[in-house]
Formats: sequence, structure tokens, C-alpha cells
Amino acid sequence: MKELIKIFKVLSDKNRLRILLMLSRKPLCVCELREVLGITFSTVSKHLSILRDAGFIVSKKEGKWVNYKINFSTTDTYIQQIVMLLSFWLSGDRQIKSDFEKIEFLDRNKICNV
Amino acid sequence: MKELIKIFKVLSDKNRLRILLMLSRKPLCVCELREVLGITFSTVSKHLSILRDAGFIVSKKEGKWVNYKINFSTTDTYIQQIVMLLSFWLSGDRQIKSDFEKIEFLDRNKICNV
DNA sequence: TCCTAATTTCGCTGATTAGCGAAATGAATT
DNA sequence: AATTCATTTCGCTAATCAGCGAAATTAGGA
Repeated sequence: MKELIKIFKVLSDKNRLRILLMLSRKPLCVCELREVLGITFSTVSKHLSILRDAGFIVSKKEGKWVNYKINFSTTDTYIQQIVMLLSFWLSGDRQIKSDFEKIEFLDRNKICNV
Repeated sequence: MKELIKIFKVLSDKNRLRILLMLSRKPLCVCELREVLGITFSTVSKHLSILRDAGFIVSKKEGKWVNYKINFSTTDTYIQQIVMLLSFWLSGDRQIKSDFEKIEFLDRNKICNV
């Protein structure tokens, strides 16, 4: 039960849900997520570490960037089922749809100069 | 998304999960829930109002007692699916099993004299 | 009607947390 | 080696929330 409560806490935040849904479409780096979410780097980074601690995502340094993606290799049954349910429940959401459109046209070489 | 976030917030609490699981077994009044949870009346009542606001449960005054039960007639698809998933996920949990045993032998005429 | 009992509401406290800006880290490029 | 750039960590603030005890409410029984 303790683990499940932790998972619900992680999911009780709008920006974390948006991050999860975006990453379920394709891997992204911190500055790309920051661009779409409209919050600071430090806050994005904090959300990512919370999602990673809970087992939802994994990170990998590639060249200049740290790419984040959904942890598809998790053995945690809650995580697997919930990621699928979230896609099912939220794929029609206006905000999520808008995020999906934006991540199609991101150019990380342009937006990271802050 | 806003509604889903609210639902996750409601589920991010140990005592609320225990209440939901107990009520999924049988209807109970406030003093019975208080007896099993080991917290004060005011706190139980607060949790129940949060669960009711979110659409998880309904209440009905019957005689001296207010009986609470799962809102099986909800049209909210999140609620229906989540209540089923919770039973599935938590039916093997030690705490939940212990709660299930306790509610079998509750006598509300005895425990309500506080 | 008065009293009792079950429940709810109110005011408070301590703990948690999302947000920010600034400083620190660490790898890649010059 | 020094610099630049992407990211993380730190310290702070404002907001939210679970818990409690006391007071208020409300309905049933004497």
C-alpha cells in the first residue's frame, strides 16, 4: 500500500502528468520539457527526479543532453498498468493534445539558449 | 486532467484507501471506521467528506447512524475503474486484510460509547 | 420538551511540497 | 586549460493538508 500511495502522490501534479504523457510519445531533454511546460529548469528537473525515483522514467546522458524516457523495462506492475491507463484516460485532453503538437516541432538547438 | 488530478490526490492517503477498501466490502458508519482506523471522529468525518466530494462514496442517514457505502451508481468512468483496480491491487495487502477481518466482528452498539 | 448520542464543523499546528532564483556540477567544445 | 552550456542542487516562500480537541449540529429516545 505504501508504494501505491507514493505512486498516487507522484501522479497528483499537473506538470508531472504532462511530462509522463509527452515522454510516452517520445524521449525529450530538460530544456524541451521546460519549453512546453513554461516553468523553470530547476522545477522541471525536480519533477523529473520525482518521476525517476518512483520508477516511471529513466534518464541517459547523450552528447550535450540528458534524455528522459518512459521506463518500459520496469517490473513494477503498478507502473506498467498506470502508464497505459494514463494514455487511455488523457489522450483526448486538450492540454495533452496541445503538448503533443508542440513536441513534434521542437528544435533543441534553438530553445536551449536561455 | 483536472478531475483526474483531484482523484489521485484523494487516493494519496493511507486512511482514505483503507476506508475505500473497507466500504467495498460492506457499508459502515463513522464510529465503526474510527474503531478500525484508530483516529478521531473529526478526522474520519473529514476523510469521508473528501471521498464523497470526489464521487467515491455516498452517505445515508439510517436510524441513529449515518451509513457510508461505495457509490456504485456513479457515471464517472475514472471512479468505476479505479475502485475495481484498488480492490485488485490491494486485496493482498496485510493492513487491508487485517481491516477486512476486523469489520466482520464489529458491534456498533458497543463501540460507539466513547 | 429535554437529553443523549452520532456526526460535522471550526480553529489551530506541524509537515509536506511546488515554485523560484542563485549557486554548483560536470561534460563538451574552443 | 579555460570556457560554455545543460542540468542539478540548495535555500527560501507560499500554499496545501492530515491530525487533534472543542464547539456546534441534528435526530432519536426518555
